Amino acid sequence: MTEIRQPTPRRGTNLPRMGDFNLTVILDAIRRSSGGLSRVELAQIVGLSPQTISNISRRLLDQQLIVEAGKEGSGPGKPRTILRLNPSGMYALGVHLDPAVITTVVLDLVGDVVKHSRIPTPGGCNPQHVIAAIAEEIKALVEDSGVDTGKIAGLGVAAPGPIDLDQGTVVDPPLMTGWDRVNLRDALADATGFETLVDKDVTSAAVAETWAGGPSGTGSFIFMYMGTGIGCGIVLNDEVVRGTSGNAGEIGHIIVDPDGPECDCGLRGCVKSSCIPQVLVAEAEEQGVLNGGAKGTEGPEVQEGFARLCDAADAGDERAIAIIDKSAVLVARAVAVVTNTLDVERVVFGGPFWGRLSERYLDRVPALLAANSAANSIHGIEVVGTGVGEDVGAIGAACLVLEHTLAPRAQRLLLEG
Amino acid sequence: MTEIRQPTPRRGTNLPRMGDFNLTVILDAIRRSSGGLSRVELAQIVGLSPQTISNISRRLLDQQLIVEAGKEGSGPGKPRTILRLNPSGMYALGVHLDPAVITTVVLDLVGDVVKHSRIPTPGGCNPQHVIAAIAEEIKALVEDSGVDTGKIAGLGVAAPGPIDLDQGTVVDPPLMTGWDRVNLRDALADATGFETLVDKDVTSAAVAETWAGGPSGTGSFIFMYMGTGIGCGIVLNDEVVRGTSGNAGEIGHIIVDPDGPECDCGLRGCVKSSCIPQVLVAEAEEQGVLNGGAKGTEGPEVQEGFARLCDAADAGDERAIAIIDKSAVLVARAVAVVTNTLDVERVVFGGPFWGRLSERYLDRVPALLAANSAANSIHGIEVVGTGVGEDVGAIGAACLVLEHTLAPRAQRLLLEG
DNA sequence: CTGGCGGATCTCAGTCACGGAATTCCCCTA
DNA sequence: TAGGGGAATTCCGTGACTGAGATCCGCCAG
Repeated sequence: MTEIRQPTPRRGTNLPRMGDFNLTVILDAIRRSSGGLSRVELAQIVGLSPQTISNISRRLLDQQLIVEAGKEGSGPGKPRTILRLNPSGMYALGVHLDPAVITTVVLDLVGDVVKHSRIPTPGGCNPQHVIAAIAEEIKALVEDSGVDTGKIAGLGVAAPGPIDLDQGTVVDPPLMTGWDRVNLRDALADATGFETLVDKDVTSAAVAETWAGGPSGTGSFIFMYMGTGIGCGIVLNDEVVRGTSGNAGEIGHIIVDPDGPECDCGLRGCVKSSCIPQVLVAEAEEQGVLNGGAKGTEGPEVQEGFARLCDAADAGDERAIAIIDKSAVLVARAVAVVTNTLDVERVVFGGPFWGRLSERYLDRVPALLAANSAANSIHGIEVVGTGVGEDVGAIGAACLVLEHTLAPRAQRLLLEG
Repeated sequence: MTEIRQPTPRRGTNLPRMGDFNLTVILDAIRRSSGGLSRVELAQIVGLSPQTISNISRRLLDQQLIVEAGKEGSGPGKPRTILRLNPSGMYALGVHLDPAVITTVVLDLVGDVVKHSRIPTPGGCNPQHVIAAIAEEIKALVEDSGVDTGKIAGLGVAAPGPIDLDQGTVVDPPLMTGWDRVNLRDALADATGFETLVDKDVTSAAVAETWAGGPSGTGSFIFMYMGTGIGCGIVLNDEVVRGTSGNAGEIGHIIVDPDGPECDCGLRGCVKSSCIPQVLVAEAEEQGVLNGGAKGTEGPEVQEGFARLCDAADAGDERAIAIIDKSAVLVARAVAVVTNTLDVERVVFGGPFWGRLSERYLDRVPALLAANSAANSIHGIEVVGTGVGEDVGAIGAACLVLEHTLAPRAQRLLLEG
């Protein structure tokens, strides 16, 4: 029981902020529509008057964030002018910093990858070297892409947790020795000259889903990130939940198997000790499912072992199938804990290891989840795979910037301190 | 994998809404200050200009929501006029519907209980009878309190989950047979004539904390409600999290004891099968800790047994102490799951069974929580007991109305559909 | 006792975003 | 080619916040 922190008071709002907010609302509506929207449709959707829509559209057109894209007229009357996002109206850079690999992307306004690269994380994990390598990679990528630097809104970085969001630092993540309280934000801002945002990888993935994931990125959902570890990103009512220090989504110690293996926390059957890829691979090795190939449970070997485990399952190996199916049961339990706590409407799966699991998981998880859902009699919970692909981390990092700049967050309305 | 719901689009905002919002912001600032605030202080806190504060203050004074309460001048210059909440400026009614007891309160604007009553829930739990009894009780309470009906903003109802927030219905809660999809909201609105809001008991408790709990009700926290069952209310950045259907906070099936007793969900050691009062009492009976008195694990007997268990612990009975201490360990594990998932800054305990547990829990939980907190190296997590007392449920229900009417929710800014 | 001073609050315009009504624009139909 | 209907724009009005200056109100020095 420590002393209670001085609360940050809620602040008021004023006219200019209202205008900016409405602009982002309209941009958001256009972004979320499949084929663009006309001004009348916008008025109907966002609830503002047609004149206001007209004015804001003009501002958006001036800023080149949207373009008029043809007309659409069926019956009599003046045909509607369709407004669409202008993909090249803004760009964002994203970096996914992973213990093993650094992925970098240039994203355009609609969330499409313009250019991407992947390099192994420089050996030794020395922060200085890694930061220098990232800065260089970004410089090369920007030049390669031919994008006007002036249109790049900033750089987003997705880092493994824990992080300190206020400081922009990475706080001693597992598998990255020497990274205790490294100020990634300031270091990269200095090195690249771009405004930089740092966030946790799972949160970034969730942001990627809201920005580039289509309808599955709306409303309230959790993003289950299947990576070296398992974590989740949380979005409630279209706004990302980051938590006090940016560390929301730590679900590694949810107990999912009372009969499971011991965990470093002293209990048994936690997520991180019973269903992360490394554990599945170890289990498979022990059972002799993986004949041949490199053994080991570090970095790349896990990926390889995991791929062979999935191959075996696809080839019909009962033991391999059992391992994966069991992991689906366990993951579903963890998901149920979170969905029962937050009462969300959807679970989106993704992350580097998701691709190989998707078919079996999508087969099993929905029923398991429904069986354990407290609100099951009121509403079902959708279970879907992300459409964003393997690079969610880096794409999400870039989306952090877009979200920060353009999303209609309530925060945007409030006066600053 | 069901089809994806049509997302509710985010809506714009306009001038009148902005004004109303700022009014609630100012009211909120005054409410949260200990001894009232002057106009200049308000300007500083909420970030609006002094003139705007002046204008809004006038509106608030006209509405009698605030009063000028003396002056405060130390040095030279015109002394500041202190603005305070006017307790009798608005009232709200709250009902806590529990399987065993119905608590009703009249709350004033500052969150003080003006009048309260408690009756046993009419036998048989027949919804019609219960609703009629509540309506009658409310009528009597309002008359008794002598409060001007015109100043009563509405009626809040805290019900055990699950609920359907959109419908205002209670959906088959445990221990209340015959209550499947009973529309409490419409029934009570009809019967009493007051605008009625229905919410889950744990959510109401969390709202009570934000409204009447002082500094521990600010920012991001979870409210651990220790009642017949254990649930939690969630508040993130000063806004209550209700979930898609109002059922957020269902933590009964978080596994906290891999060696615990079997649960109806098929697993072992869930919260609801290992640390709710009923289980503790049963355990105590089994061990012969509770000599004499009524036995049983239904309704009032649990309360009685629980009281005797606590008496025994207070008297130094090692077995009783062990039972309660173990429950603290288990509850702390559940709390850790939620705080790690949401990265909140505070845990507030409360509810009918909290009083007797508080001393031992406050002794043990903070350390246990810190040991299991993922973000422990970045920030600690405060653990406090609520100041709201045993009637949190009913008080929270009334606070639902106040919150709905007066809290600066972002939602208030957005245009309606 | 009185004028000066400093700070709080109010008055009075001024600015700007949204809203309503009327107008213009544009394509389809007859 | 004229008429019609729906989309988008123009023009003006309203209202909320802002800035500058005026006013109010006690303390303090003379």
